[in-house]
Amino acid sequence: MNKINETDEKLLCPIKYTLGIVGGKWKLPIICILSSGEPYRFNYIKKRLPEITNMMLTQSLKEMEASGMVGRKQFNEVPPHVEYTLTEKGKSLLKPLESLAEWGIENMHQEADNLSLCENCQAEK
Amino acid sequence: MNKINETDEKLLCPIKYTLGIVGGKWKLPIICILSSGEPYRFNYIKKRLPEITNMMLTQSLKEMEASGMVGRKQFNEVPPHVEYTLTEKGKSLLKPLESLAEWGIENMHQEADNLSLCENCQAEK
DNA sequence: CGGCATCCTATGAGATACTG
DNA sequence: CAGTATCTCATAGGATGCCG
Repeated sequence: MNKINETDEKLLCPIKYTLGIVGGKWKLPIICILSSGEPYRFNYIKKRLPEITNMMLTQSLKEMEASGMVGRKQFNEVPPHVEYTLTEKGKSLLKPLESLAEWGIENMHQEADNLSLCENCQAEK
Repeated sequence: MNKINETDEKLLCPIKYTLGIVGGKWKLPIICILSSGEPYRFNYIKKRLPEITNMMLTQSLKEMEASGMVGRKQFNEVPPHVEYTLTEKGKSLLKPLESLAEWGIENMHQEADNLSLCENCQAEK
């Protein structure tokens, strides 16, 4: 009944889907680590994210596996050995994420206090 | 000390900045409404988002005004009349958002149950 | 009409300890 | 090594009512 709604719903809805996939505190950090394309083990990822708990890492990886973003390969050895990689679907999100990052880089350095968000990285305009 | 961190931090950090700007439950919906380029009044936006409360709308608009995404124009009449628009900075985020939306459209219809996310829109591949 | 103050609640996330 | 099971807690978000 409200024609004017259609355009923005068609924009919003897929965005919500996408952010649902990578939402939460840890999924983007994990994707960024896996973005190299290499398969990494559970404890390696954990070392790269010193603040994450086993529980949050497990949960994030599991949800991303369920949504097809991350592949899990289990080696039946003792001790256990599991590797995680980005799937093709996961890799395909990197481009859109990069365009978000580009926008961020162009805008975040305009106000000085945003630099504080960025202790670890030296992203430059 | 950990060279391998640099690349993903440089990707992650601006993304976090960007999502900080449009994060939360209502900012993206508001941006999508304002994406038409037209200035809209408080109560018009509210009608387009039937579930939002005055408080959340006020707060979201205020934060987006503070971050330079939204412009506020107040007409000193009785009764009060206020118009909100996307600033240039706000408009410049639309392209990156569209690339996120594109990815969403390409992926959300592959699994049938994601359709339920999308009651209002008929986004098609 | 547009906005604010107060109070309240639900959910996401952390701490801790244990296991195949 | 790679998880899981509880418990607790903080914060984003919601309900309600008042105001210039």
